[in-house]
Amino acid sequence: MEKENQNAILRIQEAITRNSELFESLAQLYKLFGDASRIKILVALTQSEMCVSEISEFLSITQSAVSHQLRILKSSNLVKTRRDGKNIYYSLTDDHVRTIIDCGMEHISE
Amino acid sequence: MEKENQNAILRIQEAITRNSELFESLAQLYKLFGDASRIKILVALTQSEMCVSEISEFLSITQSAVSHQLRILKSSNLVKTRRDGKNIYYSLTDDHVRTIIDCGMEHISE
DNA sequence: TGAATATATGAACAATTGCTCACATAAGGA
DNA sequence: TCCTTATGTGAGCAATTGTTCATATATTCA
Repeated sequence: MEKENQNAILRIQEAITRNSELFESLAQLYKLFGDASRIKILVALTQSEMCVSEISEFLSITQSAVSHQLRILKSSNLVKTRRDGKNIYYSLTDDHVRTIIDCGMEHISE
Repeated sequence: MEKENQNAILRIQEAITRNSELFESLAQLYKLFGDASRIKILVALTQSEMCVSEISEFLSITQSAVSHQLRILKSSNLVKTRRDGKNIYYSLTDDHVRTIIDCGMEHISE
């Protein structure tokens, strides 16, 4: 009985060690959602595409800071861009972002 | 038409500004999942309760580091504890953690 | 072409983070 | 009671992060 529990623990430990890299990327993904500015950007983009200046209007950070954050989100493939004249419009690459945010919201609202 | 889009953007900006604190806590929640050690701990606990020494066995960090991380997870109410003799067993407080992790995994596996 | 507007980028910096080390606390068994 | 084992805690430190500032690039328009 006690022995079986030990074996179960061993299997779990082994599985996690074996898939270490997978969990590293999972952490890397969640890190993207772990900043207030970035999550507000992502939430905004679940509603509509937006250009940089529109985003920096409601975040209390500079346009430069917004650009930096957008670069991070883009290089992680969470957002994509479309140029229209002088403006560059950002939007979500797929619906996963929306799902992940909803999932967290569920937890927040106990 | 263009005017309508502008109004939509305004409404989104306003909604995000108004709920700023909510998104701060959402970011705070995701920050907990944004570290490889912590997420491995959480994944392990989705499978079985575990004591500190069992956890530090498969993470390549000291027992002290594990304790520090567990304290963070506990003070955020993601995990709870149960003492059995010298050991303290950690487990998930509810199923939200599991759901959130699954949600991220879905994204990882494209 | 030159000015104006929108966005990107690099350097620098303060704040935060995750770890280790040393030590404290708590429980069990001789 | 003393020793051993399991866990918690605080200080200190290197690495990472998010921001600002200054400046570069790109596009439009006169």
